[in-house]
Amino acid sequence: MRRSSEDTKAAILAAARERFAADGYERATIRAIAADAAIDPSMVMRYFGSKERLFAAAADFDLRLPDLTAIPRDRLGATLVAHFLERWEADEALMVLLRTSVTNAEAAGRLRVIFAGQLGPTVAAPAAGPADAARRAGLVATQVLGMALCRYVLCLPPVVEMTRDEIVAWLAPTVQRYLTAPS
Amino acid sequence: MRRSSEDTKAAILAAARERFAADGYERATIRAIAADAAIDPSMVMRYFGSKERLFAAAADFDLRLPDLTAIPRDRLGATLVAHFLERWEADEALMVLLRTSVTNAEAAGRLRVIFAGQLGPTVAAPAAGPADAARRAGLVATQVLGMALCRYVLCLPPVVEMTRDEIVAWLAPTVQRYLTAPS
DNA sequence: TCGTCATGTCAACAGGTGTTGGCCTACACT
DNA sequence: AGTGTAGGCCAACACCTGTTGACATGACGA
Repeated sequence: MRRSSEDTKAAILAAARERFAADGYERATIRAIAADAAIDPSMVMRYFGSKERLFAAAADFDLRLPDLTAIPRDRLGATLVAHFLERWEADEALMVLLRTSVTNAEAAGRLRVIFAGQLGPTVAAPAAGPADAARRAGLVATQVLGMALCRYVLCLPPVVEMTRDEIVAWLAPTVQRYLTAPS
Repeated sequence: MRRSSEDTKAAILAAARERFAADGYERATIRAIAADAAIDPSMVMRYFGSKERLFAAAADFDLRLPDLTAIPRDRLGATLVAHFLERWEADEALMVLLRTSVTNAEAAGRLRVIFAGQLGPTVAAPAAGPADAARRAGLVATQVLGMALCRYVLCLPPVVEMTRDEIVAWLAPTVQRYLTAPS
């Protein structure tokens, strides 16, 4: 065979991640993705069924949050911020989700599930109850997603120019307070 | 005449703001906007020239930041957060900009200009110099835009359920620190 | 050696998009 | 009453989209 089925599928998926991350759901066309993967558009349909299912496959990922119970309580903020920055720059799946979830309802739902389902329980330990934990997770999301938005999507110059350490230094106290301050 | 030229123009602009805010740039079609304004699509072209220029007209607005020099220094954070919440819920122009700037480069540039050009100088007073002011404005933008993203676009439930006062109470210290903490 | 099947291409469909130009029609003015 | 014109509609253009089905072609097992 010219290429293994799995290889092509992986190539399509990689191209899809790049296009979705760069252009968002609507402007990332199946034709462009197929061209990037050096394959016919119809193969994308054969392997993934539809554009929506291709997107679902491309946006499938995990926050891989560290076990926060092993972290000293006063280091929670810095640990979380550093982890998010690293995770964000490591692969493009988060970028895909953020870019698309602004115009695509399904992607927004997925982001909701991720931040409620993965961040919520992780921060539950310091919180006073389920509702309090959810609210604290939400507050952390506003700061962390806002940073990602400004740094990676909008590219606000002063935010782009900050080093990773500077960002951690500025944001860690914020996140720390959202997690541990008495409500 | 059936309608004054200015009236139709205003109707188109209102419909465009609504559609751009709800669907983003790509999915908001001229045909749909024209239908909302009860007019033929070709009239949109006649009045605004092109979809891009219609968008530019719809996204033209002002942050209307208050004069921060008149505010006591320790109230800066609370004042700014409250003002942004109010501004965000008052009209749809900010929503238009946020939704579109994620996939539309021109809109992102406009957001950059607004937050650098309007927020930057306003916070310049407490800062130590132009570069420092820009960085502080950027940090404020991450928190404020992140809140708008989570509350109005992604609709994260815990963030949506918070009252305006609760949001001010949680975010004000963050913004206050970004503005006035020694770097 | 031959047939089978996975891998891949080509061409086309049906629908939607921004955009254009020609035509109509109701009003205001002479 | 006649006419000019501003306001509006219609039909079409050229292009792009996701999606489909018919056809090719390579590699492998019998």
